Amino acid sequence: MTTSRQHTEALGRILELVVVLSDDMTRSLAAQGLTDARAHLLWELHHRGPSTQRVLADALRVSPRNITGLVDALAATGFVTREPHPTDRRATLVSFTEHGAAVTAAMERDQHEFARILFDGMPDDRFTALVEGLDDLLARLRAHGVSIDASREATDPESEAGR
Amino acid sequence: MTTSRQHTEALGRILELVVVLSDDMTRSLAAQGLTDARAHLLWELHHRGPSTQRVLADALRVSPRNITGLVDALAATGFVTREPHPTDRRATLVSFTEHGAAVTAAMERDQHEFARILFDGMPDDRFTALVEGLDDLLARLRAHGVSIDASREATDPESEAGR
DNA sequence: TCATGTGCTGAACCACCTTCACTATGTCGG
DNA sequence: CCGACATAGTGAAGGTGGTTCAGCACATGA
Repeated sequence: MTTSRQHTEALGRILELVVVLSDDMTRSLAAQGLTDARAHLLWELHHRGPSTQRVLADALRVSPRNITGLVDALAATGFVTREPHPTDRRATLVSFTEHGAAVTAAMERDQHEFARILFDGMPDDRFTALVEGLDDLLARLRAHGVSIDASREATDPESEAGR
Repeated sequence: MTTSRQHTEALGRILELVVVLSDDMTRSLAAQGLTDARAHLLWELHHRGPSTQRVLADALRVSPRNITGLVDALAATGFVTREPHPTDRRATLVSFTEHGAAVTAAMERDQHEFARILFDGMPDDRFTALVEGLDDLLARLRAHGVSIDASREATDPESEAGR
């Protein structure tokens, strides 16, 4: 039986991993002239293709007003362009410039390289055990009502009843 | 031999865990009237006892100027107090109020409860494998020059030479 | 056509972080 | 003891990321 102390130490390791990973990503993003939020937007755009700001707002879980600002900045620095939506004259379509597409492709390459650093050469049994452990953690979080989507409706006090 | 695709998926799991964990923490902090940065400061204070702002700035890896603002906010909402340093008249000591100490103690209880949710009842072999896997990842990151402290000196182009 | 909903933006605001300049104090060598 | 230099904290100004509210332009359905 594992102890509470071991649990807390394991949580500490996860949090350290969180800090190291996000720091490193922020740094490599900054090297390309991007902030976290702007890179995140580019990433969505990469996976969805040209999108309206509304769609991006939902994807990034952020207010539409904020998307305006991010797109302003990305357009000013030449990563994306705004074009009128072909059928809905209210909406604008955000698309990559060539530069934006190139940078995003580089981001994807970096991601694979990063995964390689983390996992390449790791024994199969350890890799499998690690992934199973992570899935277990995610399942436990979900089982306790902790999930990404909870941030939307968790303001409702009723949803705390199940604790 | 594991594939590049599996690596990328595993990285995705870690990132999801990161998002879920930090979202959940931010939410429970907000419930106590705290933001991430302010809670982080309280946490440091909890582990160090009354500290000068300089010490807190180093601990949080943040400019001293920013500490002034955070302490201002925490003092205004009654979590901490500023007192003159007993021997160094340049410095001020930041200490908990009763309220601040109580809230921080609650944070610590929450952390243990959270670790319990994550790990309690997990089979010993899985728990051990997970911790070993996490340690492996941290070791790989450090081996590739990715570390918490790298954020300080990584602005030096020389240090990139080892890639 | 008229009412209502949707997409985006201006204005105003808060949190967090930075750098630069400045004051007040500590410290150390001559 | 004193001048030179270092250190602790803060004011001012500014960038980024986020919010809400109000308003305009357009879409849509009764």
